[in-house]
Amino acid sequence: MLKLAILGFLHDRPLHGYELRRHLAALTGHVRPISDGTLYPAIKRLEADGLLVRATEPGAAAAPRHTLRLTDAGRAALLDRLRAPDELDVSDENRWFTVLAFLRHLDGEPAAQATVLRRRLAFLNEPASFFYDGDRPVDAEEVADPFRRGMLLIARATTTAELDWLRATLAELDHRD
Amino acid sequence: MLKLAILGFLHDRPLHGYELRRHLAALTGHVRPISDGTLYPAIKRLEADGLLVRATEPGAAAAPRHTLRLTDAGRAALLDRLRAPDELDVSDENRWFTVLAFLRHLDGEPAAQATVLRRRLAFLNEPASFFYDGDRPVDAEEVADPFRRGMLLIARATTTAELDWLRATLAELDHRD
DNA sequence: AGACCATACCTCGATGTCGAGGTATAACAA
DNA sequence: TTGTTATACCTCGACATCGAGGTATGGTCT
Repeated sequence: MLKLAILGFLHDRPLHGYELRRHLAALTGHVRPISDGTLYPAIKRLEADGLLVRATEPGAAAAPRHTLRLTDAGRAALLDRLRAPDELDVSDENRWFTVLAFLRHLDGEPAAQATVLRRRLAFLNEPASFFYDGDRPVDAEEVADPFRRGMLLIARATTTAELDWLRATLAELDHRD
Repeated sequence: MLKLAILGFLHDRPLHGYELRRHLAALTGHVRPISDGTLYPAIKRLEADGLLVRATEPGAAAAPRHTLRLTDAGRAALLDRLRAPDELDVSDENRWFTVLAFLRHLDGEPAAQATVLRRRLAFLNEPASFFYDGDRPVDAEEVADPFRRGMLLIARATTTAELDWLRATLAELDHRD
């Protein structure tokens, strides 16, 4: 997820680590902050894999900074990942939102974008609950516990909103295609 | 989060690992499945910490099973964690839902339950977006990118639903107190 | 009898993440 | 001048997690 986000931000324009950190903090930091000890090793891994290059520049306001720039391989890796996100990217909301944040990078490929959205649609249409009575998903209305009922109500509202948006956006993409 | 969920399920009644696995799969597995290689070491850690004990029984249908039972320390640890969840438990939706799933275990303490809900309320009331224009959170309506606009719309729907539920439930808890 | 599946638990290496620490520079206030 | 804050990057140990593998038993189907 971090890898995807880094590649996604760098696709727009080169950034140095500190800027990247602030972008990431805005995107996911409210919910789950990422630490330096996570970010910098991740950058190094991407560099080692040849997905980005670093250019050291004299620091504008402080220490020398390393401007990060995607390579062609990095750009390709990002687009591949966006075209074919793995199951966790589709099911886990944090990861899914990261995919959404950068899906516009598949600009000229509305059909590819639609395919990704359709995978999310399929996921949301699977009958699922947090609690089961045997094999049957339990409905919000049957739950006496107010906290568990809350979970189900909130999840339902989210799913409804997302399905509405998915269907509208898919219609638009199919039209453009 | 896994620790919290294990303690939470065992608070209801003793379970063996396999049953626990199925409960966990229902709660979070749809979104993010947990593997054996995660669960069993986690159980061992909890045992080493004295939070649960294992009793080996001849297997009903197969291999001998280890029935897991919370100790008093385990029960206390669960209730402490529920009374004072850390920031990540409050901000990350997956973790927050795990807290909600077991918050009823603070049965006789409606004020403690309300305190936890109020922390989530405070978190949701902070102005936040995924994207910023300088320091100002960007609104869904300003975003041209349909995917990013979707993120903001969905997040808004979730927040609205959750705020409604939070306020209603807090009113009830305050009344009971 | 043999194949297969569900139950039930475990190990281990690879990897990712956290958090606490460290090193600098530049700007600005007390 | 000292302290503080923001910028900017890095290391390292501890730990959690994943995934792929393994070991067993008992039941069902053919």
